[in-house]
Amino acid sequence: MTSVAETPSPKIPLTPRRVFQAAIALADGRGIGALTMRNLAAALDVEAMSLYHHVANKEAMLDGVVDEVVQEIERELGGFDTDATPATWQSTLRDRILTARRVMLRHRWAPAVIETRKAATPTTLRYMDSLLGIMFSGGFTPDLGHHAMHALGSRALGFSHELFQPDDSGDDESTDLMRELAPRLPNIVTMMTEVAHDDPDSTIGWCDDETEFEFGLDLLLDGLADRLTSVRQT
Amino acid sequence: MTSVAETPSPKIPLTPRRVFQAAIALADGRGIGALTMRNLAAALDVEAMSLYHHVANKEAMLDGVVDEVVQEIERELGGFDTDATPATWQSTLRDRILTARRVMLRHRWAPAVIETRKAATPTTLRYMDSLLGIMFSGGFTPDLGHHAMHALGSRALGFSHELFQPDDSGDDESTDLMRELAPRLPNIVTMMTEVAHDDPDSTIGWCDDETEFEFGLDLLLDGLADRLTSVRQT
DNA sequence: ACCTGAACACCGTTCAAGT
DNA sequence: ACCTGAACACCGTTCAAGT
Repeated sequence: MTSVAETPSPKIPLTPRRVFQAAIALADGRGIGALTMRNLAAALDVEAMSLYHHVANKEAMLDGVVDEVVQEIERELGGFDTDATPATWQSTLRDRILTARRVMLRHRWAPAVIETRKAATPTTLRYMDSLLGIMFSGGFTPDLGHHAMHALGSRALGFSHELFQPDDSGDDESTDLMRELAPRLPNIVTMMTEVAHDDPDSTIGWCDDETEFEFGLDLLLDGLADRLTSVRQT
Repeated sequence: MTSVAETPSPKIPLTPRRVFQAAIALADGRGIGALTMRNLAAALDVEAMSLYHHVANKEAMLDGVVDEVVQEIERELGGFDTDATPATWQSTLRDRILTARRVMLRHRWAPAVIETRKAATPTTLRYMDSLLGIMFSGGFTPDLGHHAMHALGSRALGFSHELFQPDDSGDDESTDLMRELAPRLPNIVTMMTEVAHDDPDSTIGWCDDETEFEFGLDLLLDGLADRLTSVRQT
Protein backbone atom coordinates (compact mmCIF):
# COMPACT_ATOMS: atom_id res chain seq x y z
CA MET A 1 0.00 0.00 0.00
CA THR A 2 3.03 2.22 0.23
CA SER A 3 3.35 1.64 -3.49
CA VAL A 4 4.79 4.36 -5.72
CA ALA A 5 1.99 3.98 -8.21
CA GLU A 6 -0.56 6.39 -6.84
CA THR A 7 -2.07 9.46 -8.47
CA PRO A 8 0.55 12.11 -7.78
CA SER A 9 -1.81 15.09 -7.56
CA PRO A 10 -2.93 14.78 -3.90
CA LYS A 11 0.70 14.80 -2.78
CA ILE A 12 1.63 18.14 -4.41
CA PRO A 13 0.71 20.88 -1.97
CA LEU A 14 -1.65 23.56 -3.17
CA THR A 15 -0.08 26.95 -3.87
CA PRO A 16 -1.54 30.15 -5.33
CA ARG A 17 0.34 29.59 -8.59
CA ARG A 18 -0.96 26.04 -8.94
CA VAL A 19 -4.46 27.39 -8.43
CA PHE A 20 -3.95 30.06 -11.11
CA GLN A 21 -2.50 27.60 -13.59
CA ALA A 22 -5.31 25.12 -13.05
CA ALA A 23 -7.76 27.97 -13.59
CA ILE A 24 -6.12 28.85 -16.91
CA ALA A 25 -6.22 25.22 -18.03
CA LEU A 26 -9.87 25.02 -17.03
CA ALA A 27 -10.81 28.20 -18.91
CA ASP A 28 -8.82 27.10 -21.96
CA GLY A 29 -10.47 23.71 -22.01
CA ARG A 30 -14.03 24.29 -20.94
CA GLY A 31 -14.59 28.04 -21.35
CA ILE A 32 -14.60 30.89 -18.88
CA GLY A 33 -18.16 30.02 -17.86
CA ALA A 34 -16.93 26.77 -16.39
CA LEU A 35 -14.41 28.57 -14.20
CA THR A 36 -16.27 28.37 -10.89
CA MET A 37 -14.65 27.88 -7.52
CA ARG A 38 -16.28 24.47 -7.28
CA ASN A 39 -15.08 23.28 -10.71
CA LEU A 40 -11.62 24.68 -10.07
CA ALA A 41 -11.39 22.80 -6.77
CA ALA A 42 -12.55 19.59 -8.44
CA ALA A 43 -9.86 19.98 -11.11
CA LEU A 44 -7.32 20.18 -8.29
CA ASP A 45 -8.82 17.16 -6.53
CA VAL A 46 -9.78 19.18 -3.53
CA GLU A 47 -12.89 20.61 -1.89
CA ALA A 48 -14.06 24.06 -2.97
CA MET A 49 -13.37 25.59 0.42
CA SER A 50 -9.70 24.59 0.37
CA LEU A 51 -9.07 27.21 -2.30
CA TYR A 52 -9.82 29.94 0.18
CA HIS A 53 -6.64 29.07 2.08
CA HIS A 54 -4.64 30.17 -0.96
CA VAL A 55 -6.66 32.93 -2.58
CA ALA A 56 -8.76 35.51 -0.75
CA ASN A 57 -11.78 35.10 -3.05
CA LYS A 58 -12.74 34.63 -6.68
CA GLU A 59 -11.74 38.16 -7.68
CA ALA A 60 -8.25 37.64 -6.25
CA MET A 61 -8.07 34.32 -8.10
CA LEU A 62 -8.91 36.08 -11.39
CA ASP A 63 -6.28 38.75 -10.68
CA GLY A 64 -3.75 35.94 -10.28
CA VAL A 65 -4.91 34.34 -13.52
CA VAL A 66 -4.42 37.61 -15.41
CA ASP A 67 -0.97 38.09 -13.93
CA GLU A 68 -0.05 34.57 -14.97
CA VAL A 69 -1.16 35.26 -18.56
CA VAL A 70 0.95 38.42 -18.70
CA GLN A 71 3.87 36.39 -17.34
CA GLU A 72 3.35 34.17 -20.36
CA ILE A 73 3.86 37.25 -22.55
CA GLU A 74 7.03 38.00 -20.60
CA ARG A 75 8.36 34.48 -21.21
CA GLU A 76 7.46 34.72 -24.90
CA LEU A 77 9.49 37.93 -25.12
CA GLY A 78 12.44 36.47 -23.20
CA GLY A 79 11.97 39.15 -20.56
CA PHE A 80 10.85 42.74 -20.69
CA ASP A 81 14.29 44.31 -21.34
CA THR A 82 15.00 45.81 -24.75
CA ASP A 83 17.62 47.71 -26.66
CA ALA A 84 15.29 49.96 -28.55
CA THR A 85 16.81 53.10 -30.06
CA PRO A 86 15.37 56.32 -31.52
CA ALA A 87 15.40 54.51 -34.87
CA THR A 88 13.68 51.33 -33.74
CA TRP A 89 11.12 52.30 -31.09
CA GLN A 90 8.16 51.93 -33.43
CA SER A 91 8.96 48.45 -34.72
CA THR A 92 10.01 47.29 -31.25
CA LEU A 93 6.71 48.46 -29.81
CA ARG A 94 4.84 46.89 -32.69
CA ASP A 95 6.54 43.51 -32.35
CA ARG A 96 6.03 43.49 -28.60
CA ILE A 97 2.31 44.18 -28.88
CA LEU A 98 1.85 41.58 -31.62
CA THR A 99 3.57 39.06 -29.35
CA ALA A 100 1.12 39.93 -26.58
CA ARG A 101 -1.66 39.40 -29.08
CA ARG A 102 -0.42 35.92 -29.91
CA VAL A 103 -0.64 34.99 -26.24
CA MET A 104 -4.16 36.39 -26.03
CA LEU A 105 -5.18 34.25 -29.00
CA ARG A 106 -4.13 31.20 -27.00
CA HIS A 107 -6.45 32.30 -24.18
CA ARG A 108 -9.40 33.86 -25.93
CA TRP A 109 -11.32 34.31 -22.70
CA ALA A 110 -8.51 36.43 -21.23
CA PRO A 111 -9.48 39.83 -22.72
CA ALA A 112 -12.95 39.58 -21.17
CA VAL A 113 -11.45 38.75 -17.78
CA ILE A 114 -8.92 41.58 -18.04
CA GLU A 115 -11.76 43.97 -18.85
CA THR A 116 -13.38 43.13 -15.51
CA ARG A 117 -10.25 43.80 -13.40
CA LYS A 118 -10.23 46.92 -11.24
CA ALA A 119 -6.48 47.47 -11.10
CA ALA A 120 -3.47 46.38 -13.11
CA THR A 121 -1.60 43.39 -11.72
CA PRO A 122 2.15 43.64 -10.86
CA THR A 123 3.31 41.93 -14.07
CA THR A 124 0.91 44.03 -16.15
CA LEU A 125 2.48 47.12 -14.60
CA ARG A 126 5.96 45.86 -15.45
CA TYR A 127 4.80 45.16 -19.01
CA MET A 128 3.41 48.66 -19.32
CA ASP A 129 6.64 50.02 -17.84
CA SER A 130 8.55 48.24 -20.61
CA LEU A 131 6.36 49.82 -23.28
CA LEU A 132 7.00 53.23 -21.76
CA GLY A 133 10.71 52.45 -21.69
CA ILE A 134 10.65 51.78 -25.43
CA MET A 135 8.85 55.06 -26.00
CA PHE A 136 11.36 56.99 -23.88
CA SER A 137 14.28 55.48 -25.77
CA GLY A 138 12.52 56.72 -28.90
CA GLY A 139 12.55 60.25 -27.54
CA PHE A 140 9.01 60.47 -26.14
CA THR A 141 8.45 63.05 -23.44
CA PRO A 142 6.82 61.73 -20.25
CA ASP A 143 3.68 63.57 -21.25
CA LEU A 144 3.53 62.02 -24.73
CA GLY A 145 4.23 58.60 -23.24
CA HIS A 146 1.34 59.12 -20.87
CA HIS A 147 -1.04 60.04 -23.66
CA ALA A 148 0.23 57.12 -25.72
CA MET A 149 -0.49 54.57 -22.98
CA HIS A 150 -4.05 55.86 -22.72
CA ALA A 151 -4.51 55.96 -26.48
CA LEU A 152 -3.36 52.36 -26.86
CA GLY A 153 -5.54 51.20 -23.98
CA SER A 154 -6.13 47.48 -24.08
CA ARG A 155 -4.48 47.32 -27.50
CA ALA A 156 -1.21 47.54 -25.60
CA LEU A 157 -1.98 44.03 -24.32
CA GLY A 158 -2.85 42.74 -27.77
CA PHE A 159 -6.59 43.03 -28.01
CA SER A 160 -9.29 45.58 -28.64
CA HIS A 161 -13.00 45.40 -28.19
CA GLU A 162 -14.88 45.13 -31.47
CA LEU A 163 -18.38 46.51 -31.82
CA PHE A 164 -18.75 44.47 -34.95
CA GLN A 165 -18.66 40.92 -33.66
CA PRO A 166 -18.02 38.71 -36.63
CA ASP A 167 -21.12 36.62 -36.42
CA ASP A 168 -19.39 33.34 -37.13
CA SER A 169 -22.48 31.36 -36.29
CA GLY A 170 -23.81 32.39 -39.69
CA ASP A 171 -26.93 30.34 -39.20
CA ASP A 172 -30.52 30.81 -37.99
CA GLU A 173 -32.09 33.93 -36.60
CA SER A 174 -29.13 36.32 -36.54
CA THR A 175 -29.01 36.27 -40.35
CA ASP A 176 -32.77 36.77 -40.46
CA LEU A 177 -32.50 39.80 -38.18
CA MET A 178 -29.74 41.21 -40.36
CA ARG A 179 -31.83 40.74 -43.50
CA GLU A 180 -34.73 42.51 -41.82
CA LEU A 181 -32.55 45.42 -40.72
CA ALA A 182 -30.61 45.74 -43.99
CA PRO A 183 -32.95 48.28 -45.66
CA ARG A 184 -32.16 50.75 -42.89
CA LEU A 185 -28.42 50.09 -43.06
CA PRO A 186 -27.48 51.23 -46.57
CA ASN A 187 -23.85 52.04 -45.78
CA ILE A 188 -23.14 48.81 -43.95
CA VAL A 189 -24.67 46.91 -46.85
CA THR A 190 -22.50 48.81 -49.32
CA MET A 191 -19.43 48.15 -47.24
CA MET A 192 -20.11 44.47 -46.85
CA THR A 193 -20.86 43.93 -50.52
CA GLU A 194 -17.73 45.75 -51.62
CA VAL A 195 -15.44 44.14 -49.07
CA ALA A 196 -16.85 40.74 -49.93
CA HIS A 197 -16.25 41.49 -53.61
CA ASP A 198 -12.66 42.57 -53.08
CA ASP A 199 -11.83 39.48 -51.10
CA PRO A 200 -13.36 36.37 -52.65
CA ASP A 201 -12.52 34.32 -49.54
CA SER A 202 -14.62 36.55 -47.31
CA THR A 203 -18.10 35.77 -46.12
CA ILE A 204 -20.68 38.23 -44.91
CA GLY A 205 -19.71 39.22 -41.42
CA TRP A 206 -16.25 37.79 -41.70
CA CYS A 207 -13.16 39.87 -41.14
CA ASP A 208 -9.46 39.15 -40.98
CA ASP A 209 -8.84 39.95 -37.33
CA GLU A 210 -5.09 40.04 -37.74
CA THR A 211 -5.25 42.56 -40.58
CA GLU A 212 -7.71 44.73 -38.70
CA PHE A 213 -5.70 44.66 -35.48
CA GLU A 214 -2.52 45.65 -37.29
CA PHE A 215 -4.31 48.39 -39.23
CA GLY A 216 -5.55 49.99 -36.01
CA LEU A 217 -2.22 49.53 -34.26
CA ASP A 218 -0.27 51.12 -37.11
CA LEU A 219 -2.74 53.99 -37.25
CA LEU A 220 -1.94 54.71 -33.60
CA LEU A 221 1.82 54.15 -33.88
CA ASP A 222 2.10 56.32 -37.01
CA GLY A 223 0.05 58.96 -35.24
CA LEU A 224 2.36 58.85 -32.23
CA ALA A 225 5.40 59.14 -34.52
CA ASP A 226 3.80 62.25 -35.98
CA ARG A 227 3.13 63.76 -32.55
CA LEU A 228 6.71 62.95 -31.59
CA THR A 229 8.00 65.02 -34.50
CA SER A 230 5.79 67.93 -33.46
CA VAL A 231 7.10 67.77 -29.89
CA ARG A 232 10.70 67.80 -31.12
CA GLN A 233 10.14 70.82 -33.33
CA THR A 234 8.81 72.82 -30.39
CA MET B 1 -62.20 51.89 -1.76
CA THR B 2 -62.58 52.87 -5.41
CA SER B 3 -60.65 56.01 -4.55
CA VAL B 4 -58.43 57.63 -7.15
CA ALA B 5 -55.52 57.92 -4.74
CA GLU B 6 -53.76 54.66 -5.38
CA THR B 7 -50.19 54.06 -6.51
CA PRO B 8 -50.41 54.34 -10.28
CA SER B 9 -47.67 51.81 -11.11
CA PRO B 10 -49.68 48.57 -10.95
CA LYS B 11 -52.12 49.94 -13.50
CA ILE B 12 -49.53 50.57 -16.22
CA PRO B 13 -49.05 47.33 -18.14
CA LEU B 14 -45.58 45.92 -18.36
CA THR B 15 -43.86 46.24 -21.72
CA PRO B 16 -40.32 45.37 -22.83
CA ARG B 17 -39.41 49.06 -23.02
CA ARG B 18 -40.67 49.72 -19.49
CA VAL B 19 -38.55 46.82 -18.30
CA PHE B 20 -35.45 48.21 -20.07
CA GLN B 21 -35.99 51.70 -18.72
CA ALA B 22 -36.49 50.45 -15.18
CA ALA B 23 -33.29 48.43 -15.56
CA ILE B 24 -31.38 51.56 -16.62
CA ALA B 25 -32.76 53.52 -13.68
CA LEU B 26 -31.80 50.68 -11.34
CA ALA B 27 -28.25 50.44 -12.70
CA ASP B 28 -27.86 54.24 -12.58
CA GLY B 29 -29.06 54.42 -9.01
CA ARG B 30 -27.72 51.31 -7.33
CA GLY B 31 -24.97 50.08 -9.65
CA ILE B 32 -24.88 47.29 -12.21
CA GLY B 33 -24.36 44.72 -9.46
CA ALA B 34 -27.85 45.44 -8.17
CA LEU B 35 -29.39 44.76 -11.57
CA THR B 36 -30.78 41.28 -10.86
CA MET B 37 -34.04 39.95 -12.22
CA ARG B 38 -35.44 39.92 -8.69
CA ASN B 39 -34.46 43.53 -7.93
CA LEU B 40 -35.70 44.65 -11.33
CA ALA B 41 -39.06 43.00 -10.76
CA ALA B 42 -39.34 44.60 -7.32
CA ALA B 43 -38.62 48.02 -8.83
CA LEU B 44 -41.56 47.41 -11.19
CA ASP B 45 -43.80 46.23 -8.34
CA VAL B 46 -44.11 42.78 -9.80
CA GLU B 47 -42.84 39.27 -9.14
CA ALA B 48 -39.54 38.20 -10.71
CA MET B 49 -41.16 35.63 -12.95
CA SER B 50 -43.46 38.18 -14.59
CA LEU B 51 -40.46 39.66 -16.38
CA TYR B 52 -40.10 36.48 -18.40
CA HIS B 53 -43.35 37.26 -20.21
CA HIS B 54 -41.68 40.34 -21.71
CA VAL B 55 -38.02 39.39 -22.09
CA ALA B 56 -36.69 35.96 -22.98
CA ASN B 57 -34.02 35.98 -20.27
CA LYS B 58 -31.48 38.21 -18.57
CA GLU B 59 -29.20 38.38 -21.62
CA ALA B 60 -32.09 39.59 -23.79
CA MET B 61 -32.92 42.14 -21.11
CA LEU B 62 -29.34 43.47 -21.21
CA ASP B 63 -29.48 43.63 -25.02
CA GLY B 64 -32.59 45.76 -24.67
CA VAL B 65 -30.90 47.99 -22.13
CA VAL B 66 -27.96 48.58 -24.46
CA ASP B 67 -30.27 49.37 -27.36
CA GLU B 68 -32.12 51.87 -25.16
CA VAL B 69 -28.85 53.60 -24.24
CA VAL B 70 -27.87 53.91 -27.91
CA GLN B 71 -31.35 55.34 -28.59
CA GLU B 72 -30.46 57.97 -26.00
CA ILE B 73 -27.45 58.86 -28.18
CA GLU B 74 -29.77 59.06 -31.17
CA ARG B 75 -32.11 61.47 -29.33
CA GLU B 76 -29.14 63.56 -28.20
CA LEU B 77 -28.05 63.86 -31.84
CA GLY B 78 -31.55 64.69 -33.06
CA GLY B 79 -31.46 61.59 -35.23
CA PHE B 80 -28.71 59.84 -37.12
CA ASP B 81 -28.98 61.83 -40.36
CA THR B 82 -26.21 64.27 -41.27
CA ASP B 83 -25.09 66.61 -43.98
CA ALA B 84 -21.42 65.84 -43.77
CA THR B 85 -19.27 66.81 -46.76
CA PRO B 86 -15.73 65.97 -47.88
CA ALA B 87 -14.64 69.03 -45.93
CA THR B 88 -16.46 68.24 -42.68
CA TRP B 89 -16.39 64.46 -42.26
CA GLN B 90 -13.70 64.53 -39.62
CA SER B 91 -15.28 67.10 -37.31
CA THR B 92 -18.74 65.57 -37.83
CA LEU B 93 -17.41 62.16 -36.83
CA ARG B 94 -15.58 63.67 -33.88
CA ASP B 95 -18.62 65.55 -32.59
CA ARG B 96 -20.84 62.51 -32.99
CA ILE B 97 -18.48 60.28 -31.01
CA LEU B 98 -18.03 62.86 -28.27
CA THR B 99 -21.82 63.06 -27.98
CA ALA B 100 -21.94 59.30 -27.58
CA ARG B 101 -19.30 59.64 -24.89
CA ARG B 102 -21.42 62.14 -22.98
CA VAL B 103 -24.26 59.62 -22.88
CA MET B 104 -21.89 56.91 -21.65
CA LEU B 105 -20.75 59.20 -18.84
CA ARG B 106 -24.35 59.36 -17.67
CA HIS B 107 -24.45 55.57 -17.51
CA ARG B 108 -20.97 54.58 -16.40
CA TRP B 109 -21.93 50.92 -16.12
CA ALA B 110 -22.96 50.80 -19.79
CA PRO B 111 -19.51 50.20 -21.37
CA ALA B 112 -19.00 47.08 -19.22
CA VAL B 113 -22.42 45.76 -20.26
CA ILE B 114 -21.76 46.52 -23.93
CA GLU B 115 -18.46 44.63 -23.68
CA THR B 116 -20.36 41.50 -22.67
CA ARG B 117 -22.83 41.60 -25.62
CA LYS B 118 -22.39 39.00 -28.33
CA ALA B 119 -23.94 40.93 -31.21
CA ALA B 120 -24.70 44.57 -31.98
CA THR B 121 -28.28 45.66 -31.27
CA PRO B 122 -30.45 47.17 -34.05
CA THR B 123 -29.93 50.77 -32.92
CA THR B 124 -26.20 50.17 -32.49
CA LEU B 125 -26.13 48.95 -36.10
CA ARG B 126 -27.97 52.07 -37.27
CA TYR B 127 -25.52 54.21 -35.29
CA MET B 128 -22.60 52.44 -36.92
CA ASP B 129 -24.27 52.84 -40.29
CA SER B 130 -24.43 56.58 -39.68
CA LEU B 131 -20.71 56.73 -38.89
CA LEU B 132 -19.97 54.86 -42.10
CA GLY B 133 -22.23 57.28 -43.96
CA ILE B 134 -20.17 60.20 -42.69
CA MET B 135 -17.00 58.47 -43.82
CA PHE B 136 -18.42 57.77 -47.28
CA SER B 137 -19.47 61.39 -47.69
CA GLY B 138 -15.85 62.23 -46.84
CA GLY B 139 -14.66 60.07 -49.72
CA PHE B 140 -13.77 56.87 -47.86
CA THR B 141 -13.73 53.70 -49.92
CA PRO B 142 -15.82 50.84 -48.54
CA ASP B 143 -12.57 49.10 -47.63
CA LEU B 144 -11.16 52.06 -45.71
CA GLY B 145 -14.49 52.53 -43.95
CA HIS B 146 -14.37 48.90 -42.94
CA HIS B 147 -10.88 49.22 -41.50
CA ALA B 148 -11.88 52.45 -39.79
CA MET B 149 -14.82 50.86 -37.97
CA HIS B 150 -12.56 48.13 -36.65
CA ALA B 151 -9.83 50.57 -35.69
CA LEU B 152 -12.26 52.73 -33.74
CA GLY B 153 -13.79 49.73 -32.03
CA SER B 154 -15.65 50.66 -28.89
CA ARG B 155 -14.30 54.19 -29.19
CA ALA B 156 -16.97 54.69 -31.84
CA LEU B 157 -19.51 54.45 -29.02
CA GLY B 158 -17.62 56.88 -26.81
CA PHE B 159 -15.52 54.72 -24.54
CA SER B 160 -12.33 52.75 -24.54
CA HIS B 161 -10.99 50.28 -22.08
CA GLU B 162 -8.12 51.66 -20.02
CA LEU B 163 -5.41 49.39 -18.68
CA PHE B 164 -4.44 52.15 -16.35
CA GLN B 165 -7.41 52.42 -14.06
CA PRO B 166 -7.15 55.74 -12.24
CA ASP B 167 -7.06 54.39 -8.71
CA ASP B 168 -9.34 57.05 -7.28
CA SER B 169 -9.60 55.25 -3.96
CA GLY B 170 -6.13 56.61 -3.23
CA ASP B 171 -6.17 55.07 0.21
CA ASP B 172 -5.05 51.89 1.95
CA GLU B 173 -3.30 48.92 0.41
CA SER B 174 -3.31 49.82 -3.28
CA THR B 175 -0.95 52.73 -2.57
CA ASP B 176 1.23 50.41 -0.49
CA LEU B 177 1.43 47.90 -3.33
CA MET B 178 2.36 50.67 -5.75
CA ARG B 179 5.10 51.88 -3.41
CA GLU B 180 6.46 48.34 -3.15
CA LEU B 181 6.44 47.86 -6.94
CA ALA B 182 7.81 51.31 -7.77
CA PRO B 183 11.52 50.31 -7.80
CA ARG B 184 10.82 47.91 -10.67
CA LEU B 185 8.77 50.49 -12.59
CA PRO B 186 11.29 53.25 -13.33
CA ASN B 187 9.52 54.54 -16.45
CA ILE B 188 6.08 54.70 -14.90
CA VAL B 189 7.57 56.54 -11.93
CA THR B 190 9.29 59.02 -14.26
CA MET B 191 6.10 59.53 -16.20
CA MET B 192 3.96 60.06 -13.13
CA THR B 193 6.38 62.48 -11.50
CA GLU B 194 6.67 64.55 -14.67
CA VAL B 195 3.00 64.56 -15.47
CA ALA B 196 2.20 65.45 -11.87
CA HIS B 197 4.73 68.28 -12.11
CA ASP B 198 3.29 69.68 -15.31
CA ASP B 199 -0.21 69.73 -13.94
CA PRO B 200 -0.32 70.97 -10.34
CA ASP B 201 -3.94 69.83 -10.00
CA SER B 202 -3.09 66.24 -10.75
CA THR B 203 -2.64 63.55 -8.17
CA ILE B 204 -0.74 60.31 -8.58
CA GLY B 205 -2.90 58.01 -10.62
CA TRP B 206 -5.22 60.74 -11.72
CA CYS B 207 -5.78 61.52 -15.38
CA ASP B 208 -8.03 63.82 -17.29
CA ASP B 209 -10.23 61.26 -19.00
CA GLU B 210 -11.68 63.77 -21.43
CA THR B 211 -8.26 64.91 -22.61
CA GLU B 212 -7.03 61.35 -22.97
CA PHE B 213 -10.12 60.22 -24.86
CA GLU B 214 -9.86 63.11 -27.30
CA PHE B 215 -6.12 62.55 -27.77
CA GLY B 216 -6.69 58.93 -28.75
CA LEU B 217 -9.66 59.78 -30.93
CA ASP B 218 -7.79 62.50 -32.80
CA LEU B 219 -4.83 60.18 -33.28
CA LEU B 220 -7.15 57.75 -35.06
CA LEU B 221 -9.08 60.36 -37.03
CA ASP B 222 -5.89 62.11 -38.20
CA GLY B 223 -4.50 58.73 -39.14
CA LEU B 224 -7.61 57.94 -41.16
CA ALA B 225 -7.39 61.32 -42.89
CA ASP B 226 -3.84 60.41 -43.85
CA ARG B 227 -4.84 57.01 -45.21
CA LEU B 228 -7.66 58.69 -47.12
CA THR B 229 -5.15 60.93 -48.90
CA SER B 230 -3.06 57.87 -49.82
CA VAL B 231 -6.09 56.10 -51.23
CA ARG B 232 -6.98 59.13 -53.33
CA GLN B 233 -3.50 59.43 -54.79
CA THR B 234 -3.57 55.82 -55.94
C1' DA C 1 -52.85 36.78 -21.90
C1' DC C 2 -50.66 37.92 -18.02
C1' DC C 3 -49.07 37.19 -13.39
C1' DT C 4 -47.73 34.21 -9.31
C1' DG C 5 -45.66 30.95 -5.67
C1' DA C 6 -42.88 27.21 -4.92
C1' DA C 7 -39.12 24.80 -6.32
C1' DC C 8 -34.64 23.51 -8.89
C1' DA C 9 -30.00 23.77 -9.88
C1' DC C 10 -26.66 26.42 -9.42
C1' DC C 11 -23.36 30.37 -7.39
C1' DG C 12 -19.63 32.52 -3.87
C1' DT C 13 -18.68 32.32 0.75
C1' DT C 14 -18.88 31.62 6.24
C1' DC C 15 -18.35 28.78 9.97
C1' DA C 16 -17.28 25.26 13.09
C1' DA C 17 -15.14 21.18 13.07
C1' DG C 18 -11.80 17.93 11.91
C1' DT C 19 -6.47 16.25 11.19
C1' DA D 1 -1.36 24.83 9.04
C1' DC D 2 -4.24 22.94 5.98
C1' DC D 3 -8.44 20.70 4.56
C1' DT D 4 -13.48 19.46 5.04
C1' DG D 5 -18.77 19.12 5.36
C1' DA D 6 -22.81 21.44 6.14
C1' DA D 7 -25.10 25.51 5.72
C1' DC D 8 -26.32 30.51 4.27
C1' DA D 9 -27.70 33.93 1.26
C1' DC D 10 -27.99 34.69 -2.94
C1' DC D 11 -28.51 33.85 -8.36
C1' DG D 12 -31.29 32.79 -13.10
C1' DT D 13 -34.84 30.03 -14.51
C1' DT D 14 -38.76 26.11 -14.95
C1' DC D 15 -43.10 24.63 -13.94
C1' DA D 16 -47.76 24.15 -12.70
C1' DA D 17 -51.16 26.78 -11.10
C1' DG D 18 -53.91 30.69 -10.68
C1' DT D 19 -56.96 34.98 -12.70
